[in-house]
Amino acid sequence: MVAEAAGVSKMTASRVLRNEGGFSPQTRDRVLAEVERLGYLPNRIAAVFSGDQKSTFIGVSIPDLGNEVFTHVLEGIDRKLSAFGHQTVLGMTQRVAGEEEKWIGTVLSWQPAGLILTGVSHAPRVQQMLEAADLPVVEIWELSATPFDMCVGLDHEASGRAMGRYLVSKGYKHFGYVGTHHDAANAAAARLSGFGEAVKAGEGRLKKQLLLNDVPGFYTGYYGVEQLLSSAPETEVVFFQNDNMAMGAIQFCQAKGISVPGDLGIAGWGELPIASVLPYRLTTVRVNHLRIGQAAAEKLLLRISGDSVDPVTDVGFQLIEGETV
Amino acid sequence: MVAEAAGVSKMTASRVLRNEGGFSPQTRDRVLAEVERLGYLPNRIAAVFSGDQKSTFIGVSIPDLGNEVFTHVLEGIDRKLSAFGHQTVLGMTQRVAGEEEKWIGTVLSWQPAGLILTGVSHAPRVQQMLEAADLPVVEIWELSATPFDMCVGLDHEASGRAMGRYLVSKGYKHFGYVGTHHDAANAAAARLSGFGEAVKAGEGRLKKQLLLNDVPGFYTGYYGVEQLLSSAPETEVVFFQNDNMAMGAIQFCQAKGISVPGDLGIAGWGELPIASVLPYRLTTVRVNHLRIGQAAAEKLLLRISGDSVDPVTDVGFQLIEGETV
DNA sequence: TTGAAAGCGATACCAT
DNA sequence: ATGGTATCGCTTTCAA
Repeated sequence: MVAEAAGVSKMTASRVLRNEGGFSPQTRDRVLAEVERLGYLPNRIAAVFSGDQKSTFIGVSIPDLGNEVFTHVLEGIDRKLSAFGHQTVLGMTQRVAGEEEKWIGTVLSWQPAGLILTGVSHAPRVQQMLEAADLPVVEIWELSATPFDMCVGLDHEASGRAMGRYLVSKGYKHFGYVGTHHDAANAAAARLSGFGEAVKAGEGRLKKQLLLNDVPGFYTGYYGVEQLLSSAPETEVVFFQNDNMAMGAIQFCQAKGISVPGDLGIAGWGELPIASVLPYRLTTVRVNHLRIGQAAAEKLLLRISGDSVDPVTDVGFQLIEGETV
Repeated sequence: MVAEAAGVSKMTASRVLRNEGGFSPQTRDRVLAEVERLGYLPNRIAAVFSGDQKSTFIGVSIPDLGNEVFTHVLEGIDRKLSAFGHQTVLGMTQRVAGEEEKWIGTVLSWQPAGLILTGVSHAPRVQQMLEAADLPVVEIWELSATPFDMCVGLDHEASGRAMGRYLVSKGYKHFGYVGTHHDAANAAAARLSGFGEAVKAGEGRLKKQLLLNDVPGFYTGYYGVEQLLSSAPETEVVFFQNDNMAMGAIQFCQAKGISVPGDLGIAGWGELPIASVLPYRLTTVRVNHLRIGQAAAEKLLLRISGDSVDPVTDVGFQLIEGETV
């Protein structure tokens, strides 16, 4: 350690650096002066290694950053974590099956203080690794009654059901859904499931469910609704996987002279900022994405500092009764 | 090391784990079997510490994730890095001045293999720390003729100038600009500067430059253009800080019955996906955000593996002559 | 092909 | 208030 060139033992220097007491003010000043002079930076790798501690890293896995909702979640996480001296180690995994498992192995080898994982379904090996690693884990986005450890999210199926019921209550009979195709059971699938259930219970018909092999963006909504209408022109209202897709659909309708909601009702999900510029309010489901991230980070930090934590947080959702249905 | 319960020394096990040769196939199989059985995960912290190596972390600082362009940059970075066994350690710094310096200190203490920093202006202490740390650094977004180490970005001033010239060539005389306020000299300021220069050279008048204290999003564009028009109604065309703001402005015009480009011309910057749903093409500047991230990661990886690297990459830009001016 | 020993930079523990 | 010593898990070096 360079700072003991200041005439003290490395132990004393270490104590000063960590400000844990047990040194005189003079010593302190002498050490800090040398630190400053030499531009000394502590080696946290060595510290973690030494103390058999965990690092201050938090591994955060999200499907991808292209999806705007997850950037908000991530921002919520990182803001909170960095305020408490932790670092986010990113993992964009869900693009390829099996990536999560690989990523978790890597990130665990860095002795992270905790993990935040998107989704509640993981490979069996992942479960094993997590158990063996014995660290705080928060699963986010979807809700699970039996989380691996902790969980922050919302009941996607209920949100779809709520939207279905609402649309039924508006008198619609012929429903459509446009989303994108996902490999596994996931949140969007749960929404569709709840939606379909409510439609059925309301004696409506979910005539057309379009699952496109594309990303859930504006353009996908644009051509998705076009495709849906051409094959099921009797559709009265369409529920979209997210607001981006709904916005694309609205633009399509505008371009084609289809009046919304007169000719076609449109509902989104997620309440993304883009919808705020419409001259009318988009019917959608509000979810506080940032709050999911913050709550997840908070839970993790509490657990790391040894507090007891309520394992499951339901951040809920709110149906926005807009003017597009 | 647990795996030497397989009857070999830890050295042999270590060699097998790193697959560096110097062991028999039988030994190999025996060790790997134990690794599997015990669910052994290597401790990379110890490895880095031991070898006096760098870690595989790459520190990536970006202003914030709310700004869509940086999420694309980040995605480009992380895709490339993770494909080569590196991990992104996130730093959202620019919200507060001085945060970058603090963050760099922290991240350097983890012995990262390299850094990617947004922007080319850094505090003097940051410069010192980077020099002392002696690691590859890529500055992104803005271009610098004299980067600290390496640099990937584009000439923002030139892009503003190009837009200015183009609008002048379309016969406009009264120009406006709407952006957001930033504390330091930055990319958007450079664009405005180039824009103003071109307008002046074209004998136009940049009557109104609106710098709002807000985030550069849809809604900011919406009320920004409203504010600009009320104080400078003679404005014929407005250049916005980004496409999101331009989109907000277009929605405003639509709501108020202002025809675009008949009554007012609108130009954006950055070519964000949202504009793709307009029934006409937005006049804007195309920048390949993803490519900036990828190129930065590539440069870093090349340098890390000891190759010589061209220090500066200009990813350029392309003026999109749309239908909104 | 294998192993024994030193050491990386910090901290915990025990002494002074 | 201060310092000596062992130690963390792994890699490097040297020897067998």
